Amino acid sequence: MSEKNVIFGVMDCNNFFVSCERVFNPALEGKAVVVLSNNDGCSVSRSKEAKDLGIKMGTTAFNVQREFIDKGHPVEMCSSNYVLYGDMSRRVMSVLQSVVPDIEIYSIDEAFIDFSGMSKEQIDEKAKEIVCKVRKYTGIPVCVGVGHTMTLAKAANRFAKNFKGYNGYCHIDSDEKRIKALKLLEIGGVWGIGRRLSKILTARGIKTAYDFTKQSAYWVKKNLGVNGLRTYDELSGRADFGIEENAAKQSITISRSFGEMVKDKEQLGVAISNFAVSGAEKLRAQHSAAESVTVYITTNFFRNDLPQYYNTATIEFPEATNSTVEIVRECKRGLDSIFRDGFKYKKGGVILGGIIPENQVQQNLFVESSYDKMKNINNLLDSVNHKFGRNKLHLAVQGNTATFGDAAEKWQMRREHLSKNYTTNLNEIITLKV
DNA sequence: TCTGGGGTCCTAGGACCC
DNA sequence: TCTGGGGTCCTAGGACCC
Repeated sequence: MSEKNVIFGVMDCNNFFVSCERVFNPALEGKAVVVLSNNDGCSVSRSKEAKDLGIKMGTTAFNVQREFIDKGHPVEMCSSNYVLYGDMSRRVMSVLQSVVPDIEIYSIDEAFIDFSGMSKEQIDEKAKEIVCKVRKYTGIPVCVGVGHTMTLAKAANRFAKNFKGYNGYCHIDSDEKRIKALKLLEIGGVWGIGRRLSKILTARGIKTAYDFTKQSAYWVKKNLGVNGLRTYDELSGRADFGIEENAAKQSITISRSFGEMVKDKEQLGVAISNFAVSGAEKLRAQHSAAESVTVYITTNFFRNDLPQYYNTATIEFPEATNSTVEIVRECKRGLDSIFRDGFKYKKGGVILGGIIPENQVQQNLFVESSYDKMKNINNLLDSVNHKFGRNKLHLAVQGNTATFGDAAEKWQMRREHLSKNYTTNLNEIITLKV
């Protein structure tokens, strides 16, 4: 493996959600901007100006208002618009793939690239082309990092982001550069070392990635487990992670905090049913089926003044399914078994597990198969909703979701600063001022 | 005032078996 | 009667990622 010249790249969008908002609202350029989480809870993406002001990841909208805006620092807050970001992500990835075909999409704003076998000059050229073309065709600024392992490529990417001189591209291509980079990289900034581990390591005097690589493998394995050892190897230049085929997901979760607390079982049922519908759609979109579904509901554990309750129910399907009707029905049954009166519920969710390819579903001989009938209903739901918009055709148990966004239901999200679906909804297409 | 959502993987510990 | 030791399976919880 090592005789082949294996080289990894990682492309990462800068402040992705903020950058998406700016593409369609250029007035946000140069300003402190934050994108808020669901329910306008806390900041999840910040512009450079917002970071410079000292707004942290996870700062609540309330604190942004009180600590910054009210004190005379203007900050623009946007509700998150995942439909828009998802669509922009697809565009970014397709431009990337037109430059380098061999990629693995890792998250909404990030992809690994296989540069193996290319010369240094070829990689330089491709990487610069990625940065330039993605910006030109989508409006999104990105950085590319390159190295001999995925963890080193991530480190290079970090340098490309943090130092302007790189112009969005950094390549750790020699052992001298690797050591120099690792000495500058604080331990908490290493991919794979989170808050918890970095606290433990710092307490032992291990402050940089370089310090970490100077420990013995035995010590690392003993104290950080196998994952820590992998990171250790990767930083030392021994590749342990590889670019994988985009594997189908092993579980699918759909959960939301509610806009307002919900006491009522009917309302909870509407919310859970909607989660179940989304989950079934996701299953069908990736041509898979689930063997089981877990429903959970919880009160708000931040509220010490209220009685707390949390419970889950897992139901195994007689045979793996991706049918909206079946999944909704079983979720309702699950909810019936765990619902308790007298609590104010803050959040609920549906988790589909035991996911297998659709074409591997074992027909259970003891159950009268309704497979074909269900398939027809699902095809109808998918085709109508794809053509006319989400939830245009829905089940009665989903409630009044045709007016999704009107916040008619208490469980729906609060999104007071929502941008429009510029790219995906003809009715909200961008308006040009002339 | 309110503290997101969606994933993966590993480990420790209990239950059970011989 | 005693109280070892190994194995498997399952689950809850913890850690990480974006």
